[in-house]
Amino acid sequence: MNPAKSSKYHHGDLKNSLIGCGLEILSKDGIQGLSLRNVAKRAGVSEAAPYRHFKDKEALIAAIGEQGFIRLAARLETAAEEHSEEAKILFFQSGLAYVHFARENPDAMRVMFRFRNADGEVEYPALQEAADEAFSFLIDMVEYCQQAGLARPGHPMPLALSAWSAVHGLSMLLIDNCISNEVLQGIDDQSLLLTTLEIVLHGWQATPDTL
Amino acid sequence: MNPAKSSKYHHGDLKNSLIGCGLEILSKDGIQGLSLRNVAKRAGVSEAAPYRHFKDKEALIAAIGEQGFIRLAARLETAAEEHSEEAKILFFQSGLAYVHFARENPDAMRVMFRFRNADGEVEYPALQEAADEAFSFLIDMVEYCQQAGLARPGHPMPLALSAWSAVHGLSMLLIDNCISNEVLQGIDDQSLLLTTLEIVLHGWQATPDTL
DNA sequence: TCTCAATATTAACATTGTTAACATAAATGC
DNA sequence: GCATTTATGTTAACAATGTTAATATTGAGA
Repeated sequence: MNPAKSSKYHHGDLKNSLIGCGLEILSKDGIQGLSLRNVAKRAGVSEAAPYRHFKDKEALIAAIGEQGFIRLAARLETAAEEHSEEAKILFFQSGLAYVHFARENPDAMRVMFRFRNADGEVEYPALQEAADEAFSFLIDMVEYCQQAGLARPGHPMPLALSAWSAVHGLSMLLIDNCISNEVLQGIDDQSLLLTTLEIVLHGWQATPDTL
Repeated sequence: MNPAKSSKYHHGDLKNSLIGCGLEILSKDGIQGLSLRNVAKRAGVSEAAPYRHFKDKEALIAAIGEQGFIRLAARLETAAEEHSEEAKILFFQSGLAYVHFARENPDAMRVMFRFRNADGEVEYPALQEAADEAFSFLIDMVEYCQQAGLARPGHPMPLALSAWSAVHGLSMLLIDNCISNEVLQGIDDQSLLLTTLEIVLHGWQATPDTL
């Protein structure tokens, strides 16, 4: 347990160290730099060491993704604490926090949303749980907006999913560079996000009579 | 040029054949099955043959993604032709077509939206162009909805992007299995999509006074 | 027909995920 | 305290894959 010991055969906390190194590599070199051997080297262990803690590369990636969701949830909750005074501001700030996280951690986002569960089977429960945790934040926010009269009453789930879809979709389109410069002519993406959020918020007030 | 010739050193149309085989592998075995050697084998050529037509694997993937966008655009336009009588129905049917395409071709979607342009630099112009082509369909639809009084007047771009974000986001969340079964309790995803579209459509009518 | 450019093949190499066999340290039971 | 077992790490090797170099084959044009 001496942190100053120079050379130790046993790493001590390799599992978490691998996840951390994975996140670092991800933000520095992107996904193509994220090889098991790379992660192991950065953690200072041999190439086969990770297999004592993760079944395969996918399992490590799932753990990295899980950590990503934990950070995203923390980010959202921080934003919420700083702007809890008014529902509308809370809504906009949460959306901003989500997109900002995505733009600052594009490769982490790509790893987080790579569940690949064979139909019905949950392959990585911890990852799923971390994602659900982040999503539950959204549910709370919707209910808060409902109480404030900003959203129609009723089951919050469809409203939450519509907002998640819009914010997630915009995030992915942005980090994948799908919105060409010509399209963005004269439109900064800050106002783009605000418009999208405004549209969702307004749509929340509609009663389900359409169609 | 004889299509019945049994053994030919030169394939004849290898480039397109590789793209087609890539799409087939993608829909059968997913991305993990999509190796250059696999594609080459399926096309009946040696492992190095693809390099006469594509700089590297990424270039082939970009071409596959381009084809995906072309198919998506065709799908959207077919849906539009069949439902051009009313703007509202056109809007909903287009959204349905997008999500259905995504659910039927999840791995193609993941390949399509993998631009990775180093900032500003457009690495695969043809892919970008095919994506823009699909997006231009959206613009047209927005303008049609504006003329029908379903959407606020003004620049159609922000409206189109908000709809794209919502539909794309929902598609990705669905194909990545991010919406856990507990969340979906008692909600089929058809109605989920309809609710999201309804919210966007209603939001389109709002004037930008919010915030 | 001859030449050349286009296209395809084979062979080889580096990287990477993965496993097997072995080594070392820590924990546990006596 | 000591022996054994378990956890954890190392080295060596293998197969799959992306990629390139050297070579072969074909078709088109002079």
